[in-house]
Formats: sequence, C-alpha cells, structure tokens
Amino acid sequence: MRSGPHPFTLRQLQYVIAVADELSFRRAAERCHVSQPSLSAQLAQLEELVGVQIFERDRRRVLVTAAGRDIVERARRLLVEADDLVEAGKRAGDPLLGTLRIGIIPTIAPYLLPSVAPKLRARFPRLTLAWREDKTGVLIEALEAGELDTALVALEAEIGDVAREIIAKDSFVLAMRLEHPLARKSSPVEASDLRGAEMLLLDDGHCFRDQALEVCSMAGECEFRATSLTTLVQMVAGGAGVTLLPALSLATEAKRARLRVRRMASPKAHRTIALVWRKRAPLEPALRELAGVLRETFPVPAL
Amino acid sequence: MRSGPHPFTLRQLQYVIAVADELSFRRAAERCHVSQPSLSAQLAQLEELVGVQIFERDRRRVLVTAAGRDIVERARRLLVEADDLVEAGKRAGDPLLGTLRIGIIPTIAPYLLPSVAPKLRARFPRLTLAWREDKTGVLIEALEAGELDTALVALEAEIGDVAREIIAKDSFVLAMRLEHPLARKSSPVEASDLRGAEMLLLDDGHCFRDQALEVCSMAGECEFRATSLTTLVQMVAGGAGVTLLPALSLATEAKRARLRVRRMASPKAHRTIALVWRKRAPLEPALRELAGVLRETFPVPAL
DNA sequence: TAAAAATACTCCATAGGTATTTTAT
DNA sequence: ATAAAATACCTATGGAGTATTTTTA
Repeated sequence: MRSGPHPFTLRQLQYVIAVADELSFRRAAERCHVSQPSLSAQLAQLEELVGVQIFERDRRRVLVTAAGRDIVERARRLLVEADDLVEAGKRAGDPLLGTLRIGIIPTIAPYLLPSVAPKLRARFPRLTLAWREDKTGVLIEALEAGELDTALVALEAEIGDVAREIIAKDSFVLAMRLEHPLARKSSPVEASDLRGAEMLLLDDGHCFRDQALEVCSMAGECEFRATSLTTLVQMVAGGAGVTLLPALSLATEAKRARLRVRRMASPKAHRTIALVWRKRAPLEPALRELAGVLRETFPVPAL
Repeated sequence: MRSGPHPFTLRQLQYVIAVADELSFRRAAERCHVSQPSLSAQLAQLEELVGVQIFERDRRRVLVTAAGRDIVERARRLLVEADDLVEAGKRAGDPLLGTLRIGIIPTIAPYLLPSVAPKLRARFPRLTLAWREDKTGVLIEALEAGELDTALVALEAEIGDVAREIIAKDSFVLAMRLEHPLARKSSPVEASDLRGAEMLLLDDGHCFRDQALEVCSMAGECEFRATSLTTLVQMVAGGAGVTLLPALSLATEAKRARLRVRRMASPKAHRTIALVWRKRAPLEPALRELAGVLRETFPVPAL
C-alpha cells in the first residue's frame, strides 16, 4: 500500500491525452486552456515519474513513443473511469434521471425507433435519450471513450469486452422480386441456391454486410455497395438481384417495395440484438431496466 | 469531452479508501499522514462534487452509505490502475526486471515450487519472485487490489474476470491403502464406486475441495477437514478412508505414504492450472513469457 | 463529558502565468 | 528566419496545517 500522496494527477493525464491527440504541445495547451510551458512542465514531471519518454519531441513535430502508446491508452481509460465515478455518484439517487447517450446501428435504428422510442419516453419520462446512429465499430469506440453510455448492436459483430443484455433474435430472410426463380421455391433457401444469383450487399463496416457474406458463404466479390437497407431494397425491386434482409426491417422495407421474401436454411442466418455498455458503467441498473423494456416492446417481425 | 481541469484528485480517492477501511476520519487521516481537518475538507469537496454522501457520520462512528459503496469500489479500482500506469512506464524498458509478486494455491505450491523455482531463477536472473501462498479467493482479491501481480490457480474455481494463460492439465486420482477394496479394481473408478467409502477432504475455501466434491457427486456431508494434502494423505495411510489427489502431488505424497492410486472415470476429474493476472496488467509481456517457461518446466506427473 | 468530526484561519507548495532562450529546419 | 518546445522566474490558488467549536452518545 502506498502511504504518501499520489505521485501524479489526473490533470497530467489530460495533458498526455491532449498531446497524443493534437501531436503538438502548443495546440494541446490551447485545448486544455493552459499555457504551453505549464503543460510542458507537467508532462516533464510525469515522464520523470514513470521513468520513460512518452513523447518524442522531434524536429518540428511530436510523436508518441512505443512506451508512450501504452501510457496514453491507460490514461484514456483512467479518465473515462474517473468520469464514471462522478457519474455514478450523481446517478446514485435516481439512475433514470438525466440524459442517456445511446448508440444504435443503421440496420436497426429506422425499424426499431419509431415504435420503441415513444414507449421508452412513456416508461422513463424523466430520462432523455440522445440517440446516435453509426456503424458498430464507431459506436464501440465511442462507448470505450466515454462518449456513449450504451449501444444497441448485433452480438455477432466484433464488440470487445463489454457488458451486455440480449434484446432479441432477428432472423435473416432473402428478398427478391416476385418474378425471381427463387421466389417459387417452397423450402428454405440454402447457400448453394445462391450460386449465380446477383447478391446485393451493404457497404463495408456494416456488421450486417459481414454476416450476410458469411451466411451466403461468399468471399465478398460482389461489387455494388449500398449505404442503407432502403437503397438495397430499391435495387432489388428494380431487378438488380437479390439481397438478405433482417426480419426486423421487413414490415418497413419488403412490404413497401412489394418484394417476395424466403427464409434461409442456415442456422447462422440471424443476428442477436443486444444492449451493450462498458463494464461497470455507472448506469448499469438503469440500462438493465431499459433492456427489459426494449425486450418487451421489440416488434415481433411478421415473417 | 471535458475542457477544464479534472474535478477531483487521486488524493481524494486515497482518503475515501482510507476512511472506508478505517471507518474513522481521525485514523484515516493518520494513515494518510495528514491532519484530520485536511482529510475532512477533501472528502467534503468530493462529496459536494459527486452530489452524494459517501460516508454517514453517525453518532460516534462512520458508515459507508449505499451510494458510497459504489464510489469506494470505483476509487479502489482507479488507484490500482493509476499504480499500473506508473508501473507500465517503469517496466517499459525491461519487464523482466525487478520484483514480481506471485500468488499460488496450497495444492500446487509444495509440488511445483521445488522443481520450478530454481529454473525460473536461472531463466530470469534479474527478476525477483515474491511468492505468496493462499487460497484462491484470497489471491484473487489481492490481485484485484494490486497487492499481487499474478497468481497460479485452477481455472475451475471462481476467479472472476482476469486474463489467463494455461500452464497444464492436472488429473485427479483416488488414493487409498493397499488393503482397501477399491485398490483391487482394475477399471477407472466411477463416482458410484465411492458409495459407502469414507471420503476425506480439504478444508473449506480450497478450490480442490470443491472440485473433489463435484467429481465424487457428493454434497459435502463428510465431517473431517484437513488443512493440507499432506494431512489428508496421512489420514488415508492411517486407514481413515480414501481421498482424491491431484496427480501433481503424487510424486511427493502418495509415494511417501506408500498409497495405492486409481484413475477416475469422470471427465471432470482434473483441474486446469493457469497463470492469471489483472486485465491490462503492466507486466503482461513478462507474464506471458513466465507462463511459457512454467508450461515447459511443469513436472509431468507419473501416473 | 469526552471523543470525533466540522469550522475558522493561516501558510506555503506547486500548478500556472509571462518573458525569454534554445533548437532544428 | 521561423516555429515550436524548453527554461527562468514570478504569482496565486488551494491543499494542508493549528486552534477551536460543534455534535451526540
């Protein structure tokens, strides 16, 4: 156990992060609203303490050293946890009060929010939900950086070491025009049935694209890349090929475009939608309650 | 992103922990080598910041409030990570330098250390190993509290969310006197063969006791409790019954007491010995190397 | 009343500011 | 020559000290 005062300050860590982000002492100092010498002095002190150069002051620019990268990472985590500590106190009275910053992926948001958001507002009237729609990778990064409190994603994607609560299983179906040969097939569609079919997919970075590729046993040689399921469906309706859709989207997408849908045979043809958050997030009790309501109000897809 | 200086200090967290441990402002102040008013002031400031009472200053004593318990937990974790950050810097040059505090459970230590410790000393001459022998629960707590850098435990026990590297699989065998009826059995021993046999076990808290109970499908109704495998073996040799032993201990224990051993049929009759550490421990590179050497030099039990 | 925490104030250590020098292109 | 970080030195905030009061069992 340590006995004296703690040898460094959270302020120093803020400086470390600012310099790592800006790669300039002067700009980092501006960002922290302190003078450049003050920041320099604090960093020198921290480097002295840890016994290693964190930054390489090179000709005309600043670089993070190998050892520094580790320190910077730790500093970021530490500050997120420090903020969490304050947040935990503030929320101790009523966690269902204030603002909850919640991420959601684009292949869920438009199909879930219209029905669920009003219900959440009714159920948690004193909680303001700030939604942010982005791809899984971006959301998880924001979560770890403390910019988001929670996110709705698919567990099949790469989401790292987070706490989670499962909301629903969402099956995938193949969507095609009524005239398409596969539309007449009565049994579920096998990956082999897709040989030769023009498969349309989402853009890189969408977890649903990766899952679709896996379900169809494809390597990703398809060339067209849509930025939303709606675009994808319009392409299919226009006769450009077939596509995979999550059942969640059917009520909105397939019905609207008058497409035919068929179940997939593969047991992998589904995603598990879950609410995830940083381990030990201060809002965990509130998040579990939120997850419960999401699970209850999740729209059952009409297959 | 925060812009101003960080609203609290690590020092304040140290005070929080000291008070939580001592349940007295005066004693906490002594422990921190500050005056009681200084400590009071800092705590008042922190409580003001988080907007919640952390401690209940009751008549004649101090209590941690419900909200406070969470804050205290977070404070402890934060300080461990802060220490890790400094340590990470210091070890950046050569992680295999200095002192490594390593925990080990009592059912491994006496059988592994005599052969392995000298090899580790030879392999890592500049690394001092400080061994601490205790039950799994105690070691894991010490690990999380930053009092240990790593520990050798069985994965089958409750070890929480730690990083790990597997060292070896260690089978369990049944040990008995030569005169015991089971000593004549040629096939592996089933749990059902143990009906009526007097099974001797270790004390509560030893993970090996819990595993033995599970392997033998027993509820723990046995009354004698040994504090070490050696005691257990002496009891068996004295005719008090039979016991389960890890193969690792055979070379020392069964041979010495001239006992007969028989394999167990259950696939559960083994433990997985692993080196574990806090996630993101600064010594991770060193620990992985250490694990490699442990794996290579692990004594192969002669069954 | 006694033991412990809170309050009142004083002080000084140190984070931070300004001015300047050094360094590297 | 110039742009950026380091150095020198001064200032002032706030953490820590001592003395004292308040609280409650």
